[in-house]
Amino acid sequence: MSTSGPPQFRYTQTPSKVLHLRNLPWECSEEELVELCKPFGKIVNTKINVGANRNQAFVEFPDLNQAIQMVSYYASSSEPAQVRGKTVYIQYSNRHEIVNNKSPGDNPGNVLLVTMEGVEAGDVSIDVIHLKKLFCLFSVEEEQLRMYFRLLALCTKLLPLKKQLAFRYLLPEHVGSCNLRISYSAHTDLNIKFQSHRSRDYTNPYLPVNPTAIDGSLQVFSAFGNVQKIAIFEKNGSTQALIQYPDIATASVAKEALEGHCIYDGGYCKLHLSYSRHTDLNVKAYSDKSRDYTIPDASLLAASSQIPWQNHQAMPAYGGNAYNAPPGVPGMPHQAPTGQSPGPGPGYGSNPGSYGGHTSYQPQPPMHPYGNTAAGPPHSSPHIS
DNA sequence: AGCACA
Repeated sequence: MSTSGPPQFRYTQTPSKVLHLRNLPWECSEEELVELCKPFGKIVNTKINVGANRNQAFVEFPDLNQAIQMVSYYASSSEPAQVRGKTVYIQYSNRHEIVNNKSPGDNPGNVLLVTMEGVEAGDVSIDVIHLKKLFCLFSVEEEQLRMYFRLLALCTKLLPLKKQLAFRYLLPEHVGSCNLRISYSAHTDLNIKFQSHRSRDYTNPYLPVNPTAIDGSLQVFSAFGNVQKIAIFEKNGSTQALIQYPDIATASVAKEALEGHCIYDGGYCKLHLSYSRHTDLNVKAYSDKSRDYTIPDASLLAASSQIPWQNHQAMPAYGGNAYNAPPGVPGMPHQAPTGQSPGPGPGYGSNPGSYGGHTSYQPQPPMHPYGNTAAGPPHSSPHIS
């Protein structure tokens, strides 16, 4: 890790009547902000809850000199600027006006902005959280489901229990809690480039699949056994993949179980499986298009790019989806698939009581061919399918 | 503790 290069922050800033405040208490109110600044002049505009941690803000004075006064005062003061006892760092903003004081979240729109607290990017995928069904439960129309996610590292504010519980069992065990904060996005139509594990456009079946979908393939096929090698290639305008298992029995189970399935919910990326003539693939150890997991170094490399929850046992990673497999579904073994699991443990699927009493989340009739397991009694499985 | 919704 090099420490050279241009300094990330500039300490010689040109004065601006807009000030940038950081290290604020979480979700510091506008009133608190104004209280701090008003000795130096009237505050004509603010923008609060800025940044990933929502602990930054901008304030705008009508006059440049007032901003200079404030910065100078605290630069030489022995008492730092404080809000709720927390030292606040003040500097000139690199912009000269606050463009939009009104938080977009206040203006209703057809696109929602969902902030998940306490989860890291790798903990959540479009399949795990299963947006479509989850948000349908919140009366969001399918056309409105193209959304953004912002992931926050910190969890500080509790949402209503219902939303929290709705989310909890959809995430890996190591995520202690996850709160959702839902507001309106300023967008009216999201521009989704690829169908991927992080983005989905349900209105456009022709949208290409993310070229890095190889990791998604691994997830799917790992459910049936140790995937040794993968090669993905284009043929006649469609995508084909060779998936190598150690033995025919495993391949056979995977083939039977996955034939006709869609990798993505809603009928996207339908799979058709047949046996390849190959018995041992000769592929590049690690690339966008191919993997050889039998090579130790490459496996490490691959593991680092994999999604942590993919190896969790009985996780909805395989649930609530076209390849939904609640515990006990025949043909869908619930071992940690690749041996890279951080350790087995009971999945959320094994604890229906974890959202006990919450009746809004009854599983809907499944679209998977394994039988009717997911369509059991409402409380027999927390999967949304 | 570091600039505004990918």
